[in-house]
Amino acid sequence: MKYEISGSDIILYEDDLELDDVLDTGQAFRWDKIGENAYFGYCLDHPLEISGTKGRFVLKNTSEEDFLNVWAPYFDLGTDYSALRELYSADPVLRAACGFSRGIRLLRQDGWEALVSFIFSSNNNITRIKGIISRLAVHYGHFPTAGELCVETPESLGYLRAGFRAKYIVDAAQKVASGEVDLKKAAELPYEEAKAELMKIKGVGPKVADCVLLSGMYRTEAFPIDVWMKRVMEEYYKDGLPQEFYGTRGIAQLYLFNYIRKYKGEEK
DNA sequence: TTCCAGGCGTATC
DNA sequence: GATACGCATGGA
Repeated sequence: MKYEISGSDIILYEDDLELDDVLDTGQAFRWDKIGENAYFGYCLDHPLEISGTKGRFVLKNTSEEDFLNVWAPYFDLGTDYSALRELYSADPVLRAACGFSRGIRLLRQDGWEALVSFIFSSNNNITRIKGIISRLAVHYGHFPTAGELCVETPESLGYLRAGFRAKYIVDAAQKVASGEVDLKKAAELPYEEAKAELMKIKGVGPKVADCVLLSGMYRTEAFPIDVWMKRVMEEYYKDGLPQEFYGTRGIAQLYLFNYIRKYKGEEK
């Protein structure tokens, strides 16, 4: 991890990163594009303006402490994505996907934030998901905790315009606040048990649970299958993804998802 | 107007 | 366990 301090900014040097690939591909929903290769957004309640491309990035108004404690982990800067792509390149389809978007990384998001975000993602589009989450955070002045949300009702959350998902958020908040679902514990459980734990929450099925495990708990063996990934599996992996990728197949999914959605999506 | 969006819960077989 | 259907909302 290479960086330097420049006044009140941090300059980050990282070849395996493009902001469009990580902040605007449906991994996180709290980032707004404010210019060419420039974004403003949040990790929980930490705001950041970041810009850059091709190996050099500026994190505006960021202390070294915040960089090391919040943003370096968030952008998973301790992981060598060149090495991962090298591993994946043993497979021809993955090699193409890795070549298509080399700036992809897995963001290490907060578990609760990811849970709320992906519950809202169900049968929804990214623009609306972002709108709902933005209204939620603006309403509270910060990203609300489970304790704050557990006293809400679908009616009191009407301002979110979240539709049928509002009742799922209330259920999630109640189960997390009461301890019936323990996110910290779930993060340590074996994969299948962790997934089952999350699925105790209404509105959390296999796909949302995998997204929370992957994006919110850095469980890289979680492999979310949505309509796009179903298409990838049917077209290229009829016999399943090669077993050798199991431990990090969630990161492979990011490359495949972006590839099929952008590349194939433009065909029709 | 109709269809669709990174699914899920429920009913039915 | 597999399959069909409704679901809130808003943009295309």
